[in-house]
Amino acid sequence: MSDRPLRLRFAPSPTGFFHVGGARTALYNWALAQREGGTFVLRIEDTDEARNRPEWTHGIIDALAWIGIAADDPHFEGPYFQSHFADAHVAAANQLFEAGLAYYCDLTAEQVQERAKASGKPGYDGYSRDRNLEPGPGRVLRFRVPAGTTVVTDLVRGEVSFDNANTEDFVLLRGNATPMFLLANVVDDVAMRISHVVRAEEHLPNTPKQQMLWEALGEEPPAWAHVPVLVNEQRKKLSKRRDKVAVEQYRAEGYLADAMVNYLMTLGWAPSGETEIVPWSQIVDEFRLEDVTHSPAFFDIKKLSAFNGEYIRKLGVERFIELCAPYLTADDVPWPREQFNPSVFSAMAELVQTRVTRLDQVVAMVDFLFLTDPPIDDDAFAKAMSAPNAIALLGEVIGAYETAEWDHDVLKETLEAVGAGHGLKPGKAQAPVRIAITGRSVGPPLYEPLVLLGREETLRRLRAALERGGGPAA
RNA sequence: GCCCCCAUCGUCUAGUGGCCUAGGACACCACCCUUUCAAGGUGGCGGCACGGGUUCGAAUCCCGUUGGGGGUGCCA
Repeated sequence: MSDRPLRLRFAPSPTGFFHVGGARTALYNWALAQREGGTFVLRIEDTDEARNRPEWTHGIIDALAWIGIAADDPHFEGPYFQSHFADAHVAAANQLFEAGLAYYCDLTAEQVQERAKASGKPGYDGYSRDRNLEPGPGRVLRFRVPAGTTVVTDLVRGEVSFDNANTEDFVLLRGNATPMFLLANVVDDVAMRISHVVRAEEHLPNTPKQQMLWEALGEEPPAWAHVPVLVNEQRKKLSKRRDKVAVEQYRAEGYLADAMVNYLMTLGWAPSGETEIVPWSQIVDEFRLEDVTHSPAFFDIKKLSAFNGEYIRKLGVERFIELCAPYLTADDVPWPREQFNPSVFSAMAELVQTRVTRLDQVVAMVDFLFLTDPPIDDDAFAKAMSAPNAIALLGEVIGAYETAEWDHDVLKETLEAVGAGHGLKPGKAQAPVRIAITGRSVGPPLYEPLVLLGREETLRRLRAALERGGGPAA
């Protein structure tokens, strides 16, 4: 730790989407920067030219903004691009070479491997340490790892010591003279006066190397903090291949940013008090690296959804309607787009709100209101219609609804009275009507939709169901 | 193989030697409420990996075992 001004950095490499693990790391950095009046530096590590596209950077900035890390916030600095500092990386490498702290080696990667295999010791064996090679094409610059022990002081893990004998003379500059990650990362952190490096645990094994680099460059190393990785159900690090890790995807499915942020923060840490659902302001007040757990955390979509459901329910109904709009007017809605009626949805919104845990679920919740003939779940239909008296009941309901006052309570009482006539409780009585109207056996409450659909449409669907169920044409 | 990290209910966690008969949340189960489904309410199930120490006292400290994870690139 040092007395330097608090400067944290988040340094993702652009890969086309924003990883939830990266989001959590960014949030940890952000919470600290906000409370301590520090600076959050965004640096895009785009040195791997093979995978690097400008639009991916926009994706990262956009995703960060979504979780509340806004580029126009005074605590935010950047983005910087690592590729722009290549000269500085090479200059630092030269400095190390001139000082005798690094040396060139002409062994190819294959040769290094062969030697390792032959000797039985893994890694590079220091073959060119004392050969005094000059720079040249194909020659890599390697760091001369000193003897001794490197002790990394980590804010979440305490002191971790590494025997330098286990650290090979790692590569600083490739054979084509371009800088490697370890070097570039340190040189940039030095240049940007980074005081705290808060990143995922997978970087812990790199840390002794980077700390040696800081020292070789004549700098006091930053405070380190390695937070546990996020894992899947198999307890493996979340991977792009097997797991759903893209923040953008969760966003598209209708997870609320606040819910995502809150949930992410509870992975490896917990706010005080009996509830985990807390506002960001409380998180900022309470979050401390020293309190971060030491073991990996399972990213549980079920729990995320529970958080999301809670956040959705807390929304004012107007806000809920607003947030649902994109899903209801998307290109892939199941109904003919011109049949969508916003005021009908608004009338239903409150009933829908307690029944979804993701915004994209609202579509299936109200589709029957905008579909001329909602698809009917065959099994559910068969089951509802095979109940004793179901057909008779449907016929009677049709008769009653032909003249009944078109009012929620009247509709309810009428249907229940017909049901009672057949010895059916309200729950049973509404089943055939529900399937006739919505095509499903479950859904939002029944009578509000009936009112919205109107007498004519309600009767049309009821008659169609009666016919389909084999009853007399009514 | 080697290096490093880690270990409390199924999961995320609270716990920093006595407030622990181990608390909360998600999930699950039951009941209540109820026009289905939710939501809400009440209750329940369920854990300190194991073995040794240290101590009057250990989930908390130490050692070992076992089990997990991460790293081991001229990737980042």
